Amino acid sequence: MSLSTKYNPAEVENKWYSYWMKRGFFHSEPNSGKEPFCIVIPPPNVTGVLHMGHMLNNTIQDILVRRARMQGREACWVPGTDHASIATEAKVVAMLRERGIKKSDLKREEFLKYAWEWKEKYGGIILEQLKRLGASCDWERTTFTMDPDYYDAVISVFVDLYRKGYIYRGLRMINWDPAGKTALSDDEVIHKEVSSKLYYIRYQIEGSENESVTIATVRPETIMADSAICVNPNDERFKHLKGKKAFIPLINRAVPIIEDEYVAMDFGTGCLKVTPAHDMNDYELGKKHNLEVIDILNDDGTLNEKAKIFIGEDRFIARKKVTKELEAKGCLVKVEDYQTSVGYSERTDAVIEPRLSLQWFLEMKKITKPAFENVMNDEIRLIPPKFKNTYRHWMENVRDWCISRQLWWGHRIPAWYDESGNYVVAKTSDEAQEIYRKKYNVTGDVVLNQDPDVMDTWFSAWLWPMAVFDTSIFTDPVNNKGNRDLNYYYPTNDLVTAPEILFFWVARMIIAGYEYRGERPFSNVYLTGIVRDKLGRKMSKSLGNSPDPLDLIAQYGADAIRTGMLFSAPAGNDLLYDEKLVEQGRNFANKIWNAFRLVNGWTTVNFAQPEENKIAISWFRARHHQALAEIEDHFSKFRISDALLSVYKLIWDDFCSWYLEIVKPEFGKPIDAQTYEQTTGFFEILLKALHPFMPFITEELWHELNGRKKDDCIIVTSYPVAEKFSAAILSEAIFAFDVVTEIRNTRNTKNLSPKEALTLLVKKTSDLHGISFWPVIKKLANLNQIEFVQDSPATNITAFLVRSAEFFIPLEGKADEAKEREAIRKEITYHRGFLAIVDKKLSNEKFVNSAPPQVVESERKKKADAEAKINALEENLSRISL
RNA sequence: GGGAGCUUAGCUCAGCUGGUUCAGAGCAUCUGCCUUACAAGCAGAGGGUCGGGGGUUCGAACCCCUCAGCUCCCACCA
Repeated sequence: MSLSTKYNPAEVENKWYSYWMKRGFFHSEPNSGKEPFCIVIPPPNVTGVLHMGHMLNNTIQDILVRRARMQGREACWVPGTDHASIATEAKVVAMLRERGIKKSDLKREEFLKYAWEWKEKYGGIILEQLKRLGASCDWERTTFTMDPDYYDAVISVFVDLYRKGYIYRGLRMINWDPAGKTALSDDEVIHKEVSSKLYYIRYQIEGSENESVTIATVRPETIMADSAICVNPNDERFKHLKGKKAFIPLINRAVPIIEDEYVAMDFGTGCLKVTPAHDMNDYELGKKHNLEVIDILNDDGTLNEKAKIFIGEDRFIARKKVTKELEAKGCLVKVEDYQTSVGYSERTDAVIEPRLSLQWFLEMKKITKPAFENVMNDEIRLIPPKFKNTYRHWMENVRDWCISRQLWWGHRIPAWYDESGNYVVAKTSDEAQEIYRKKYNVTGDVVLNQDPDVMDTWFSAWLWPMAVFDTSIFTDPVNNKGNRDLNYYYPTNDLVTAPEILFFWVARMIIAGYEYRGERPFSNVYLTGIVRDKLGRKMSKSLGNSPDPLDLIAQYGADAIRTGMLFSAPAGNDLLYDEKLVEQGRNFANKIWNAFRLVNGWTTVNFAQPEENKIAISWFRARHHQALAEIEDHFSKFRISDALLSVYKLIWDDFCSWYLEIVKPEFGKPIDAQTYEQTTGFFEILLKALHPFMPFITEELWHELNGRKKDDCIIVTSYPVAEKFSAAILSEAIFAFDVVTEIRNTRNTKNLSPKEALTLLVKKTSDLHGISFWPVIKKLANLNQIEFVQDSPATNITAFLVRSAEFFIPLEGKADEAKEREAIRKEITYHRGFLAIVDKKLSNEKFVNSAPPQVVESERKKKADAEAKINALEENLSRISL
């Protein structure tokens, strides 16, 4: 049989993924005999397509899940999607617009019909894409945040929190997204520094021909909404204006000049225009001074009739026109460049408009306490831990959460209004009727209309770790204390997500977990970094720097992408994606493939096991246990990149470059059966250790290696466990490999062919007692003989030291003695320098007295070693010089 | 404006309580090899005042101070 020298992932991946599915390996059921291990996926937007961030995130989850599964735990990875109200609604609106349909022409029911159609057609594409990555999710548990029972759960939670007095309805300044035409929570607003202008505008004082005040503003288009001018009461410059009024330019409306210490005297002109309807601070100021609130903006950001001028114009067009007009009228004093921070909608990127609006809020302070404490005391671990600080800061300053959105796609707010705006909160319209009649003491049916708005997406997502298992604990908490699944899998174990949604989602899940289950939703939160390009820029469509993950999988194979992503992805650090990393992953897969080809091609015969093979086997036994211990340690600290690197080096360096080279028989010759068996045994262990990272190639080779039956799969075998190992043999191996490297180096520098066998002379010293690796050295360095000598030959040799042992290689006239001398002198100089430093340390009384004995001892040993080396080198030098 | 973090080889990063893991890894680079598993490879090599300055200490990449630069989070003084 001849196998390609290249590993071909495409067919292997499809074959095994569908086989795993067919066998139901991903599916999990509560099993009292096993310890559960559960991860809930951060549900991607139902509108989403797979991007590099998902790749990283889900690769990590899959690694954790596969490893746990192999470790004999009942591993369950729950997938699903989020309805993503604003994002999805925007997409549906855009789709309708393309078809020539305006949302405003549709009834709610009609719109939702389109939205569901859209969801059925495009929703969940991303989950199919995850399968290509190898994600071992329990697809039978796929959940959508608007599944009927999930929907009811969300409604029930709203009603419950309302009845507990945590949810209220209020007129507040909120963040208005004029593109999405909805309110947003504070967390959905992204502040960006932008270059702006500061406009200085002159307001004429009432009853005076030549007196005026000048205010500074970045938003001249809002002057028509001014209710006052405000100055600091301590500001001498404006004392005379007290009680007077000023005319707003262009519309000539008089507004009072008021005083408040809020105004900074040293900023701008010291005069502030107060616009309560369009600025958060001004609103507070307006409340304090009883000012009129004049809202001149429509919900789409255009000016309304209250503006008096430029009605119907967009706010930014109006800004230009107002400025021009002010200039024409001579009211514009000057314009300065100005850096300011502007809020943008996270979803639509529209500039946020502060707006006074009736919305629903959740009073956060009432329910955050356990969520705060249990992160602070590490009951829930954040990885990396630096996020604890961020978390604490957020929790300490948490503000009420605006949970209503002026959208249709989502969970509709269960509030019911009568004609005069009185309302009740209830799960159903019938229940609302009943409550209403009782509350307002009326009989017979009343006309009640349900609130048209829906809830913030995160108000459903925060129930995720519970709701994916059981929604009855929300809908009927009295009779349901959780089903079998919830009781078994909850609390889940690890959550893998991006730091961007630490507050949006993670913190709120913790809050909901304690509120509704009295328990943490997960033990560990692993926060990944952001995937950037190799220049450090965020991946974005507009930059075109984001590769299509599916193309990459097609080109390199899923295993290669998975490892490529992880090669440089420590927790909490951004990942600078470079296709070279994926190439490295592919090369690694190929390396393993070729190691398999080698072993697979061997024929076995029963004959005595060569000495070097025995040594290699006992060494590799120790070495792989050492590596497994390292890997376990890395996993325990969530250092997954490091765990991968450990497996990588174990396979590539230790197994392929050393072990296989030692046991490899000459071409065409058979291998002894014992070594063959041991080798395939090691190979299997390596495949197992690698499986969580590279599931496909490992499954393929697992079957190829020993002609295994198809039903015996690596995905469900046991993960190798680290055992005690001999440190002595590891140290001996390092010594032996150093000797081999020195000999190879000698060949390199002396231009000796690797095919030409050499003789190695070893000076007998006590250091060499117990070294058994000679046969290994002989084979790897291609030696015909190893001879132990009392002294080295005088000429025609080259010498090297490993630790303090001396080695010589006869060169048969090929030695360049001048060069040899030079090299030895150089080495002597180095060791003398080193010795001088050590001597200085040891002659320092303070050091000898105050340093711990073992440190002093080690310095003494360094000194002795250095002296021995110098002696040996000098001896060599004198011989050659003879 | 408040907070957190970072600066170690060309790049990306490890480096735990100050001392045998102390200057490391991977990638990249250079040299030599198409050696019957693998050129997507093999063998070997070079490369760093640990951001600058100061201090504590017998001893500092690690602790303290200071300066400089970068990043992130939170926060609407127009």
